[in-house]
Amino acid sequence: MSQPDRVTLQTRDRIAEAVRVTGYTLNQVARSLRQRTARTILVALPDIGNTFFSSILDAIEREACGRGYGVLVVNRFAGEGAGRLLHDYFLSNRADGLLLLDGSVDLSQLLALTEGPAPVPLVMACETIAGAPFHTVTTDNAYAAEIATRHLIGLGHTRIGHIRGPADNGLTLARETGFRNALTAGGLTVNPQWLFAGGFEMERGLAVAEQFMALQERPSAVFAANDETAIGFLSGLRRHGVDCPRDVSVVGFDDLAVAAHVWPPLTTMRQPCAALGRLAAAALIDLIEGTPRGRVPQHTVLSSGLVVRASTAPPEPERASGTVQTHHNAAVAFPLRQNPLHGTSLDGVP
Amino acid sequence: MSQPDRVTLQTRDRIAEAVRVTGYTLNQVARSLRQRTARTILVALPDIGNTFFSSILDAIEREACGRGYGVLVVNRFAGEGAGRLLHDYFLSNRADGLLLLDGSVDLSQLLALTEGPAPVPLVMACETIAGAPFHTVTTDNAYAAEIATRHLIGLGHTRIGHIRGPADNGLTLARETGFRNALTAGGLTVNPQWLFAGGFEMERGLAVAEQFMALQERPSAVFAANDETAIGFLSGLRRHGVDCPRDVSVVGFDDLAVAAHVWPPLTTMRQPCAALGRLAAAALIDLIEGTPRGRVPQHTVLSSGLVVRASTAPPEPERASGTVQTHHNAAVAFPLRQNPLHGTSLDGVP
DNA sequence: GAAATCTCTGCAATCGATTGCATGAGTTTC
DNA sequence: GAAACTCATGCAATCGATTGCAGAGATTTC
Repeated sequence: MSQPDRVTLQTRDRIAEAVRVTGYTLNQVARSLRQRTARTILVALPDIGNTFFSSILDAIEREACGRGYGVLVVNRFAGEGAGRLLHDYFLSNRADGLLLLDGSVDLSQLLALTEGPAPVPLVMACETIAGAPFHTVTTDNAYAAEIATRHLIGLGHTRIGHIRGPADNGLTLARETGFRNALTAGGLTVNPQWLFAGGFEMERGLAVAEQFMALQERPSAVFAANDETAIGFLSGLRRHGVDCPRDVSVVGFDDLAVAAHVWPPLTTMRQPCAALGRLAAAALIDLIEGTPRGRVPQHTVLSSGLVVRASTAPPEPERASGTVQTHHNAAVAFPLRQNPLHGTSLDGVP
Repeated sequence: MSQPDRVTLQTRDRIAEAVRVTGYTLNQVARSLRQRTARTILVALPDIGNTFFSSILDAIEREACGRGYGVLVVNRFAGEGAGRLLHDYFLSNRADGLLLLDGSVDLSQLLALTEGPAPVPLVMACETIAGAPFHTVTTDNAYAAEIATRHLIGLGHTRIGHIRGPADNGLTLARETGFRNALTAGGLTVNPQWLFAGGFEMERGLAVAEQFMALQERPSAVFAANDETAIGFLSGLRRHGVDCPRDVSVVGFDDLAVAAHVWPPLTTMRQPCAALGRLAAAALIDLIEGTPRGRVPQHTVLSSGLVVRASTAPPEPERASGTVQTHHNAAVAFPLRQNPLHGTSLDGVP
């Protein structure tokens, strides 16, 4: 049944006939028990509800399905329950490998998994744990954040703020670093008052808008660590009659599908979600199936690209009055820009 | 191990000790083989990438996880591959039941599954197949669409259009029926030119906006079959300088998280996604675990509620000029309204 | 024609937890 | 003290596909 080529054509026909007559179906569970493989991967996410992750999951599922693997999903992975879940799935042979999209997991638990007598194939995607010896598939977060910020500087902004991601998130640091690098390179300084405590939800963006309004001196441009906060922020500003991009420019991060359809259409760093999910799943399955080089952690970095829309514009001249510059309809979508610092380009992805 | 209460406390301790020393872990696959259960459900979705479905999946995963079940996900389920997938999972004992969120699946394949000698527990959620003998958990689509349309009529609109869902989707018919019912009840007629061929994606909404602009006579209000098309439609209208709600009012359907943050904030029918996912998963697991009444299909219908925001307003007086009525900032969110036609209310959900 | 090689088939052991039954120890009742 | 009983434990069979090995049959080589 599993190796049809080692059997006579005649016998094969006889078996096919028997299968048809008796309605035989292979029991995967029995096969799993004997072969000690489940042909299933476990995908652990921080938040399925977030479009960013669900679109990655989409790509993961497609790749896995295409290679004959099922996809088990665990949401809201991090936390004290993580250890038990890992135990439930791996030490019980229910999945062959772990695709981890959540960087806020206790490292020692993961190491126990990968370094034990029966090492579990593990690939981290999106978020990573600094210095951990795992295979990773990520985007160039720090560099991308720098590009996004440079875009604002290039437009002439000098008073630039940043809405951070969640405090415990690895991406937060990377994106903030890129932000700081761009300011430094542009001869600007970081105003601590303009670093807003963040999160990755729209509600956070709304809350930040309130803080923003309360400021004595406000930045003329803001780089938000993701699109959701950017959208919430824009929504919050509008309630106070602040106009984007006239009064403040906003750059997001992710390029969610909706980013092009909010008002104003959001300038943002596009992340190659589909490629990320696909490559991460492929890497994990390669690892499971024992491709060589499994022992040395591979790091794949994908390029993000700036998509310029209408939420960014040159700053309003300080004392200008009378004619109002309007950039509202300047919704021009640039093609993805190549990232010269990294070898892997989005287009080059197989 | 599986029935600790039937064993002396002393022996139990001895076993716990042995487990600790040897590092024993239970092999779920072996257990599955013997017990003929996988403690896993298969969730089949039409599109994970759509926020609406991913938020339902979120709730499903939570409920399933809480009851000790794993969640296998299959995306883009419908199509000729569906049969093979069903075979792979169920006739191979990899999952104990199917939670189907996709109504466009060949009915005969499903019946073969549920009516065979080893009937597969099946619950349909969101979308259903008319007349099929399955358990269902849905929202009151037709009624909700009627309420949404009545809202427009109540504001004084008489020229009302509708952006349909996808042609092959069961929800499309239900929502269009509700739309027609409301018009009929209001003494209005349906203008075929104002029934726009739909889809459930933002791109479709954009395309519809183009058709809308090309019309000789335009409706003053539009009911979109879901929020994504509504958002795309709004975005498309804006490109042509058409103002919502001054020139046209728009009602959506779903109340995606982003609906409150687009411009203008979208009036929409809120669907109880979390309750839907939770109840659907609970129903399936009850079925799997053999609760009585399994044989008679149960139909749970949840109420949607109108959320009034700023995308709807009374129509502009035909010949008015001079003062322009502005409703832009009338973003008032009403509490969910009870649906008097159905027994199950959102609040009443356990 | 015998030996060697190759191919295919049949058989029994295996994966690891569950499960029903039988056994033995311990407890209660008359 | 014996019988009846409960309760915990040990044992062997089971779930169903895989897998390695042994052996039968067919083919080739000397």
